[in-house]
Amino acid sequence: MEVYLKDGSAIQVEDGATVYDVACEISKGLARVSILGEVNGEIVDVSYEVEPGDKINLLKMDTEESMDAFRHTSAHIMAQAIKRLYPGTKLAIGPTIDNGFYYDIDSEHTFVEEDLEKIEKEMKKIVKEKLEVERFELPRDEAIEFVKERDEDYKIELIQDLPEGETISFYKQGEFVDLCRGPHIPNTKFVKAFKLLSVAGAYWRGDESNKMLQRIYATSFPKASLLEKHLERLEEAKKRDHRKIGKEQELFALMKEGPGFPFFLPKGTQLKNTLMKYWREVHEEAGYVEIETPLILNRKLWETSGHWDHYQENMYTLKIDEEDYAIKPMNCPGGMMVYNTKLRSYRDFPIRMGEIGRVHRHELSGALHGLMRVRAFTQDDAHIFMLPSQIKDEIMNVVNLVDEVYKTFGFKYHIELSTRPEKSMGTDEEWEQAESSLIAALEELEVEYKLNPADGAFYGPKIDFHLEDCIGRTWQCGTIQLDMQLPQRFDLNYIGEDGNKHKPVVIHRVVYGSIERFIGILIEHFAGRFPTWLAPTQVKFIPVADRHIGYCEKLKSTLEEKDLQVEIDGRSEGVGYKIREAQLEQVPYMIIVGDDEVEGEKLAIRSRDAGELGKQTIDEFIDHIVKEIENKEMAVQDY
RNA sequence: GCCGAUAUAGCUCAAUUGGCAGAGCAGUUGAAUCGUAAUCAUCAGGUUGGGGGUUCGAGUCCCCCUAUCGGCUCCA
Repeated sequence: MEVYLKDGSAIQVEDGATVYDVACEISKGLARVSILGEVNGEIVDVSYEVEPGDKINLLKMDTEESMDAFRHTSAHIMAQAIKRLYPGTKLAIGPTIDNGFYYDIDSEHTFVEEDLEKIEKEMKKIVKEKLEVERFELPRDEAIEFVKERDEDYKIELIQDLPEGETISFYKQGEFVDLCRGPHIPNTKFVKAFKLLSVAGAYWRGDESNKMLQRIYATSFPKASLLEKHLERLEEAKKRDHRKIGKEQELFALMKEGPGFPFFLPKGTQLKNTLMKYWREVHEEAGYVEIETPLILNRKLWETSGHWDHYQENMYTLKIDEEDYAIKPMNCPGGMMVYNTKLRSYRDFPIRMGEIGRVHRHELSGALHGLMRVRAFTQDDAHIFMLPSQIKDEIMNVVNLVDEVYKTFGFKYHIELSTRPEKSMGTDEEWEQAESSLIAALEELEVEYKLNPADGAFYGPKIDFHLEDCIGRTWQCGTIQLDMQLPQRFDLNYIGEDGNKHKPVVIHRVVYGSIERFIGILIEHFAGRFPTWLAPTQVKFIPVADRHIGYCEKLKSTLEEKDLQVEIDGRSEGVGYKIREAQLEQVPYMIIVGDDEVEGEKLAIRSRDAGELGKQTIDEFIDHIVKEIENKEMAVQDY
């Protein structure tokens, strides 16, 4: 029969030939490295039997699809090793994830770190055995019978959930068989480098009412050098951990007296203030006004907003004069109250009302994580009140504002759109209208976005901004939420052109999201090496001997007049020692002051990033650093 | 909240089978007053996260609590 290759050329193969046979027709070498096939656009095993007229492409290890199949086979090898070592173990699911894979298992044995090495050893054996990975299919009844015989309770459930007509496929390697859609790579021998990383608990099917299984995380690569590189990246991420750097640089502290309630130390507070100052500048420029609303408000308000019914388990409540109050978990209701303090006209719109507001939410103790997940955080909130005809423009304004801010920090990002969740308020019609106006704005802006069905807030659909830091991890920060509930609940009105009352449209949005989380992300993004405009200490004076301290103090005041953050290291230590400490602290500029400087006109400047910069006058230095700060320059290189 | 692990000086970490709680850094005091990534000496620093138990004796073994770490769930 005749089949076609990706370049369109035809090739003759025997009836019943597989993808592998096709590869052999071309060359033995190609057959050896082809681990998957693509037949008429569908990814298949190399053992897949081709049919006349099929269009065939051969995939080597270098494609995304190959890596996925490779990791999937790796997961099977791990499961096989576990079954060999701990025979009673039941398998749940074993998918691939970014940079690796995991397998959820149910076992009498509680797995600990030391077991991972044992499993790795067994996996090495399986790889050495060069087991062929074979696919077979069974009719539904037989498939269920098949897994029942093997006591794989979770697999029974999985098969039962597959749609009636679906073919049920299994993959077999040596004595090991697993229910699996595939595709897989043809032999265990390809899995050259792998590492089991951690054990964790995970609910069966992610539902907390189900049994908790044990999950083993791992990663694998076709080459040892790639695994090495990946492990180095993990190390690098560990080095950047904001909790570690936050402690070293004295930015913030977490104490057991306030789990999830971070303390900001002087330097962290300085950083936070710089971020807020920048925020206020951009928002003033963009036509926002700023308000401040109370932390504690009466239950009646939360009933009006819907939080009392929908969010109570996350709110801290208290009694004041026998009445129920709650600490705000969100700023919106306060903002609505401010809107309602007077009668509004359509001529006032859009009203862009910002609030840097501290909110408190009771998060599960196990969810807390440094500054990334806390129980008290500061949202850089704003509500925009407007006419329906202004929605598109306003959303575009916000998207552009977010873009400007993120670019200032050197972040890449992507956008996601989330639609109506199951637990929500409002009518189908309102949701339809809200969702379509967000989509319209995004399309008008011609930005790409990913759709997250049913992941919106209970009061409206949202656009989320996901930051990508310099080592490729993503964090959700900014959001824009269209809110068609609050105007009704709070009975917001404006007088329209026609002299009648109407309901305004409200956008609820944040740029940083949580300033605390944003700081955590910044710390890891810059690895503590903040650009000068963000650095809590921007200049450090290093007197050579005690007699130079007085001159340093004079210079310090000069710099402070320019709003620079300056310190003097006046300890009786060597210059080398003080420079070392300032470098480790990541202070952008050091000024060494000895007899030469006191007597001469010029100063000896050292840059954290570029080393010694040579001599310059104080005015030259001020000029340079002030410009650098004003321009919010990212990295200090030359000068 | 759930599964698992961990908790020793301000920080990073030692302490054999249960047998005198220790080091480096930071800090104090003193000497030295030094020119671009660690000067020398000195002193001090602890109810071993908290509570209970076993034991002649507990940092070490057992139980409870708290916090933290890796995840799940949730989320900015």
